[in-house]
Amino acid sequence: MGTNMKETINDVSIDLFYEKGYFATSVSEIAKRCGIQKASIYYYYSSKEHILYNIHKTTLDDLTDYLKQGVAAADDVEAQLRNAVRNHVHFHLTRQKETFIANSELRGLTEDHYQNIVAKRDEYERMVQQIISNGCKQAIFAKEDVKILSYAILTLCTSGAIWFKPNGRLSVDDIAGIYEKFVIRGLKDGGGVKIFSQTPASEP
Amino acid sequence: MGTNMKETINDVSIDLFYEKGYFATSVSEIAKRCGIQKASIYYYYSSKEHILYNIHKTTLDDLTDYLKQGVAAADDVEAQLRNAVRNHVHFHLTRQKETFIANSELRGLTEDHYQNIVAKRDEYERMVQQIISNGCKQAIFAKEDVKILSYAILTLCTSGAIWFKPNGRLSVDDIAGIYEKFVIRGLKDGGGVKIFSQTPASEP
DNA sequence: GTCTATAGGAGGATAGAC
DNA sequence: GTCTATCCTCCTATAGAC
Repeated sequence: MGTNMKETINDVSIDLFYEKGYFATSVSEIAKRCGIQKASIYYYYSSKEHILYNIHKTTLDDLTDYLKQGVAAADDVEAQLRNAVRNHVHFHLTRQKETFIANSELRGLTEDHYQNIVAKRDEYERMVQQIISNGCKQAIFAKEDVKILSYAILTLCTSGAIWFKPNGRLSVDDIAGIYEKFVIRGLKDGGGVKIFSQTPASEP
Repeated sequence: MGTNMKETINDVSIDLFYEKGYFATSVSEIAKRCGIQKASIYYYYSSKEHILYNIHKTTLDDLTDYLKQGVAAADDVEAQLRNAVRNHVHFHLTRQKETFIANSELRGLTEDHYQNIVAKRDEYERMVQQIISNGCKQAIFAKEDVKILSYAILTLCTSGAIWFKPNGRLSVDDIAGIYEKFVIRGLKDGGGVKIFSQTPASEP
């Protein structure tokens, strides 16, 4: 819980939006859990949507900073991607509720705020795509469609936010390690791995 | 559009839940797009939640049938997983709206319906995990945590439902092929691929 | 089957006192 | 800053006519 009421509203909203979803959460519920009346919420935020926007913005800005930090700490392309994957997973598992909201509650935003957030997200994706693209040029990674793979990799790493349990069988670092290996293997054209050993599945 | 009103309600609801989300969609809107009054909706469904449940159930049952069909058509473990991946991707891209809803609107279900759907989903996941697990036992795939990888693989293949555009640059088969390769490479311990060539990223 | 009418409640947001 | 009181809109669902 935050030390002042605005932080408390943020924390409570993150909990509720995560548990029930943005539309299913009412301002009264947020107020109740904060121990104030719903009218008092409007002293801090002019609308429920502004609370949501604030969560999106903070989460995405922090995630982007974390990616930049990881990339800057690496010398070559492979290390950059390893760090990008590790940091992406790490962020999504340690700030699970916020990232879950950021990934699932875009439709609650006003048009302006939506455009703003999507632009930030695109920028983040482009940075990751640039790393993969460099790896392909340097023949470190197999030549494939970079955009499609970047979506796949990011979604894969994001998915932990859905099922991860902080006190479960595996630690955040364990999972980050598993995904790092899987992604690097998937991108490299490992010597001797036959790519089509079988006729493709029938497609009705 | 369906040929009778019940099918029309289903189709319209899928469109609206996909566009705006379940909670943000009202029964009046569904009725309006169907060309009837909202009261008439209740002649076909006893509640809005029943419409949602029907979408979940149909989608998940069809997906499970499609997986079984793909697995049955394969001789060895690797082919089974290739077919599982292809079929999963194929289904999610061709029935994009329904799978998007099935993956994002679980919270709209009543407790009973929720349990019912989650049980079906778990059964589907177990079938995929069984294939991966068999592959590990037969040393076709590298030994790793099967559950974590299965989540990763399924989420990755599901992700297409979010961004895929039917008339875009790549066809459904193109994308299924890219993901099939990526997943099989990621699971195999390709000869000569160094797994830790670099110190891991710093983790604050 | 589809309609009109309405019950009955909950929602977001504001006004103005303290 | 926080409260009480209230506005107005929209919602899901039902009743009963045609």
